[in-house]
Amino acid sequence: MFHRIERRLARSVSSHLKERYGLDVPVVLEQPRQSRFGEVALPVAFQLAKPWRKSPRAIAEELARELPRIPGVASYEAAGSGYINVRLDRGWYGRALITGFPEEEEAPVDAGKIIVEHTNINPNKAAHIGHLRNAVLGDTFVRMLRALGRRVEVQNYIDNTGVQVADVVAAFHFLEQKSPEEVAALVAEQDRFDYYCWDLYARISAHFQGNPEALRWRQQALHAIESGQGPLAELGRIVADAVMQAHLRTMLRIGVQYDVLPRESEILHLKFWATAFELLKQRGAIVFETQGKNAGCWVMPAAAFSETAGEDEGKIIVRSDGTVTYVGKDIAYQLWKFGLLGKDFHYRPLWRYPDGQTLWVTSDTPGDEPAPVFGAGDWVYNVIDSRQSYLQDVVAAGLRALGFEEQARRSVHFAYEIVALSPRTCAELGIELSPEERQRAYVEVSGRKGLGVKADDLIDKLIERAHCEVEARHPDAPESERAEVARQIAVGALRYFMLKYTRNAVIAFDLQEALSFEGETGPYVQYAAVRARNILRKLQSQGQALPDFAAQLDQAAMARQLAQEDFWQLVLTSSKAGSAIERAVASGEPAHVAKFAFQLAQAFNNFYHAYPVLQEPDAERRTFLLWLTAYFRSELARVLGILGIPVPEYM
RNA sequence: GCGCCUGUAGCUCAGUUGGAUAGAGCGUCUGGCUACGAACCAGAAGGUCGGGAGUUCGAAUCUCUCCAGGCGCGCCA
Repeated sequence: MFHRIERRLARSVSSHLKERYGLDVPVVLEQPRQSRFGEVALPVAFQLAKPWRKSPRAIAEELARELPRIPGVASYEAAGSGYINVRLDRGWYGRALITGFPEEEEAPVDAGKIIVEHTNINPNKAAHIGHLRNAVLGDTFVRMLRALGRRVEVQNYIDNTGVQVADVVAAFHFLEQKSPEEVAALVAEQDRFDYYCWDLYARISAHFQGNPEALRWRQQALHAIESGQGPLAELGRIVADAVMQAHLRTMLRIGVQYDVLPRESEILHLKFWATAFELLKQRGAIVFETQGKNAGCWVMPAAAFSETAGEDEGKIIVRSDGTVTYVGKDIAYQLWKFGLLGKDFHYRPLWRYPDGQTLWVTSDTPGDEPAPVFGAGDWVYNVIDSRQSYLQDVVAAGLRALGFEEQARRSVHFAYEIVALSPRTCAELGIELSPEERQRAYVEVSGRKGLGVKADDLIDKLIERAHCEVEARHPDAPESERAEVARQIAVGALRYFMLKYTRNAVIAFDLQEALSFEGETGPYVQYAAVRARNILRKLQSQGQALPDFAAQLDQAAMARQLAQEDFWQLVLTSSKAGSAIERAVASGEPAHVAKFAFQLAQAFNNFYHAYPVLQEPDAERRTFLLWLTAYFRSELARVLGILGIPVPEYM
């Protein structure tokens, strides 16, 4: 609500300056440092002071007198050395929150399709905390976009034919000497096959370290997987499929769903790369090197993606043995995402999510069920950690070199920093550190070393902790209910933890901190929502219905109640959810929504403590407080929904 | 060597496009529950915004420079 009146105000001031003075300056709106200065501050007088050769204060006073009155604004006043402070009409504003804000003809939001690709875990081992950050960031960004009415498609790329899968295949075949049938049996009987692979991957990585000659196993497995023939290829299918499904289950635990899973095997089989290769050659985006260190390779010249790189620092796209690098395949995939490849996958439904949504996976043969149109986006966001920014630059440069300037501009690397482990947590997990590592603030996780915190382990621990708390507080509640509440609290704790940091902060993961439910945490925010609901529930359990707010709270009543500063501040904060979401989308920073949710929860907890709503003797005030509680609750629930955090029945 | 990122309270981090007296959580200390259930609330202490120079009416924010740390720069992904 607040962002609407802000927009209206900005438009009004801007058109006034234009009509009265012929000025076309951007109007900046600020939040005054202190609430007693009003709700919005305009520093525009400072900008005009120099050209007008007048003091900012004098300009502010002049403008404050002149600015046209608009509904909802009570006053403009010059303040300080030249601010114009704007006060809202509290009664009008409160009433508008009940009856709805008079809509104006807004420019329709760009209806383009946005593709967000996230998660993207190699299907050869269990997911770890780093993957959780990726998925939570991506999923929350998607929820934010959808909340603003944007059309979004969520993709999760499955690299099911890559080196990492080949390594685990080689481990099953050569180290463990297991047949595809035996591994398939293992998948069926193992509770957590992805955990088994986690250890196996660490084992074979160590084996490669000590026995470099064993690396030919990897080559053998890779070739078999690419050709699709023989027991190694069969193993590859079994492993990748089983681990991928484990990942999907893990992500579903924390509320993350996808629309489609594009797989590398189809990129290969459907000759996506061959098509992209032709395109790149035709348009001269890559060149064949006949001499120098890259002789025999197809290379993208460095000038395409870097201003400072030297002549011979091009990026190899096709190796001298004719095989394509990962970046090459990524360019083909990116072209498909924009609908520029001239080819499409076939699709088949893989899952039906509990909410009814269908999850599709690519296929190399036409399926029976008609699939939605995938790909062909107008914007593409790739959620990938910031270490890969160089490669993402190369992918965008590939599009540019093909003449797709606009699509290159609309290829966004949604980068974030890694999740590392705090030394304390390493010690708790029994991870031995070298003396150098112990000196550092954090230690990087490593799949190859099997060093890290598995996603499901963390979720299990969070549920266990939450369950203890719930049991202690609600000993009489049915166990099935408590289990559900514990799960929801765990999701809240995890998702909030992953979102409270801005993207380019390295998270030094600390188990104790992540397991904390106090202070700036998900459960704190959930608790505020539960408290609000408890008030309303208590009312009903006393046999009273919720008042008809629209009938009982007119503008005058709102003005009377909102004259109390505490109430006004809580209403105002509650109404700023839209601003927070818009700001978060504009900056690509989901943390802004998380921080807002926390601040809002804090404001309510403060109010909750100071004003016993149900004990309020004055009838109008009691009705108002109930409305305030209901309004806060629905706004917080909406924001939590965008963060993917459920509101438990009780806590 | 080149490129990108980071440096804000004891610790972990916010800080909108440059705006009024730099914020939060944790930790420390002091208070507050037969309750709309304290996963909470109130209060206190704690800051040369890495150093220096510059631009500006105004700088944590922009520019330059120095210092410290992280990451990237594979015919790996």
